[in-house]
Amino acid sequence: MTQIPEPRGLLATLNAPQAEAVAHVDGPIIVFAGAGSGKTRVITYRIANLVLCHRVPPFAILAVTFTNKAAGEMRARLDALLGPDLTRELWIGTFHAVCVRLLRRYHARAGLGERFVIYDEADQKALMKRVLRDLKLDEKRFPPQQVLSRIHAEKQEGRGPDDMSTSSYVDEITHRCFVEYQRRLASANAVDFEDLLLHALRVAESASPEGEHLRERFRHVLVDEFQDTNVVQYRLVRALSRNRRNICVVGDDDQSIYRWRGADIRNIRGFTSDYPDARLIKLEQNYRSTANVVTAALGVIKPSRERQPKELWTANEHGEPIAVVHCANERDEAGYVVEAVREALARGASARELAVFFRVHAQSRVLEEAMRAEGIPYQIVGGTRFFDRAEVKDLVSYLRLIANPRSDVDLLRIVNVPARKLGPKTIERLAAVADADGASAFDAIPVLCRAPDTPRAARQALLAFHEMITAFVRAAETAPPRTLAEAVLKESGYGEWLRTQDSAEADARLDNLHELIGAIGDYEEEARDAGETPTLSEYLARITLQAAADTITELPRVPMMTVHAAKGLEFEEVWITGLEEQLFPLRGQTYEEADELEEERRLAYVAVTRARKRLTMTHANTRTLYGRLRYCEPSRFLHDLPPATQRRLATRTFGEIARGFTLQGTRSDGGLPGRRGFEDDDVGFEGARRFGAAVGRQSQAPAPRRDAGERYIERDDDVDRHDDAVGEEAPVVRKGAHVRHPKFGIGQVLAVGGGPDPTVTVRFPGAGPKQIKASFLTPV
DNA sequence: TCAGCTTCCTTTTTT
DNA sequence: AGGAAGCTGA
Repeated sequence: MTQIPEPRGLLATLNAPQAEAVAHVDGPIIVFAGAGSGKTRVITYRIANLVLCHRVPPFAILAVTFTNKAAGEMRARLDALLGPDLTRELWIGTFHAVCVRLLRRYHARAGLGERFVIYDEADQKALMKRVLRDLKLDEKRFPPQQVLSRIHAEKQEGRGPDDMSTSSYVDEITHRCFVEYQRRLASANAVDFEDLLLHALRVAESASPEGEHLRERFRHVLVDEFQDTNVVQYRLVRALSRNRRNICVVGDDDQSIYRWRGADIRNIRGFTSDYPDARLIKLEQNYRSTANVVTAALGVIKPSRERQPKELWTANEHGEPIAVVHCANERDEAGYVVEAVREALARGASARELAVFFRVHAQSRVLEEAMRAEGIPYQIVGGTRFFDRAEVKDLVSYLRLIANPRSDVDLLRIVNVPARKLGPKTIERLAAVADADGASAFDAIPVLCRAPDTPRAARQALLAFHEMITAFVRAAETAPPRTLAEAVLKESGYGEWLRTQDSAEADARLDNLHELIGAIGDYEEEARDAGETPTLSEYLARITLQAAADTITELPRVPMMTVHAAKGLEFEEVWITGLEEQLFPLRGQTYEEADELEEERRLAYVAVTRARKRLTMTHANTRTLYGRLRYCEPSRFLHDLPPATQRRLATRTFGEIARGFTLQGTRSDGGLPGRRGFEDDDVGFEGARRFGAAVGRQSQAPAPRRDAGERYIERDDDVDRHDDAVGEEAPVVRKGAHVRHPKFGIGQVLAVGGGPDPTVTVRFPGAGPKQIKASFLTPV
């Protein structure tokens, strides 16, 4: 009943090199896939071809993607080609997700318990802090983060504690921390991100039956975004494909942007020396973007020193010129972008087809404020993740401890949250007892309670905690994750603790926890749909391994993200902000940093090539970042844009500032357009007029924003909620809430008195703390 | 024991 | 600028 596409038809829709890559079956193959050249299509068709025409069983195919989102999309496409029954059997996932899956199965060979947990960055840091403390090392001299970075760098290269140099004093210290860090991970039945890969690699390379089984199992291994693999990842796929040598890697060295994370561009550049017989295919036709965008991207990447020779081209029409917009400062820039976004929405674009990029997260706040002020729904992709919030981490810690009671980092995090009358002394002693016994902190609880010098109060609190967790562990054997999470929130006292705080912050936290519980429920459903049994461990692994791009929702909100997070994505219209020296490129100004400049350039290339139809790049004259005002030079990458592809504009605000000084200078010499690169010129003033409406509040064209906007803009529902709140009895004024006062403006509630119209202490940014009757305040 | 204050520090990008 | 960690006073 399923209609299997006829293989020839599969190939007919592809261009020659694409078809060649799809049709190739045996032996190594490397595909250089230029931006927008249809590589996802090639990979999916290739898999379909292997399954349908060459009878490769789907469970013998492994495809590694860069994000979970990419994996999901690939799966969805294959679903259409192969049908769900075959697709379900395929191994598709990120390196980390695939390794989790392997290790759940072969945990014993890797020396792990089945329900090992994954420590994220914060957990790793907490662990390292304990290591430093116990080794009596000064945190000031050896910052945990730095020690960790060094250790990660070693691990990314596949080196363990014994492989690293110990010649210098710092090396020697690092080595000791490394040993102890690994020892504690092992005893906690925990792994960090690198361990996930390293453990899997060890199994895959081993002469054990499991290793041999793995190497036999995967008849075809495919790797997407190969330019961003590190040494260990490359070794892993080589090991897994060792027996049959059917390894297919797809990537673009121009888009390698994760060198700082251990990605080794030599993997892609050196693939053909490892596999001299590899078929080499180049996908050079771009289908994604307008000719102007492609030309601009080529202009940006051209000065790059080392590149694999290739020619990206497109048959698409020129499209709109790239708008290069000169802004006065970061707020002006944000105002411009937001107004342009509004226009795009008014034109009928859907929010999800637009995107705003920045180089560093610190840029996002101003943009967010501008979006919020104009009521445009947006979504920050990545950044401070939902799962990084304290309350979410707390509940997750409970769950992880239940899944794996040996996880000391989790126990120490929540043993006294909410407060159970355990002082730092008791907790410290608990850790010490655990250490002395070589046991986990959880198992040390009964031991400590038996010690005669343990105060009765501490003893009772600890035992109650121990009993509670034990009960949860037992419940976890039968209860599905969501039910368990609800029970934990209720019975641990955490929910009650937040409720009794009765502040706006606590309410927000409680909301977050309910959101988490909802997400767990979603996971359960999803797992069941995929024919799997949802487990707590699986959910916990999943959230820890979530990539920024994985958090993009279906909701109609304009995505805003770093350029790194934008990798692999594409949008109809894109705004890249902060094109200034020292910001984008952020680094690489000096001779020693030449490599970093190269990476910044590739990053700019990635950013530009995300756009399908329209692209705007903005830069500001001055920018306040990290609390410091800077005067900014336009980015060198703007100079690399071919003049014919761009149109230079300036915001009205910038025009006004420029009139003050640039006018006499540049304008008086006849207004020669573009006379000296970026001396801002009459082009700017042309733009100032043209875009006047886009920026000036008192602009002569009061655009019909309401009508235009409303159709597209999701109404923030708290508008209504507040109307209700004001209309009835006492306004809801609570600690932490933001309120508006007719005279002082918006402030935050510090304290609330009693009575029907309580006196409220409010801190206003301009005016400091004030005592005000609640009736004068409206919620914001 | 806790809240509120200070100080310090951080900031590239993230699985 | 803003957050986190640490400190102090109630």
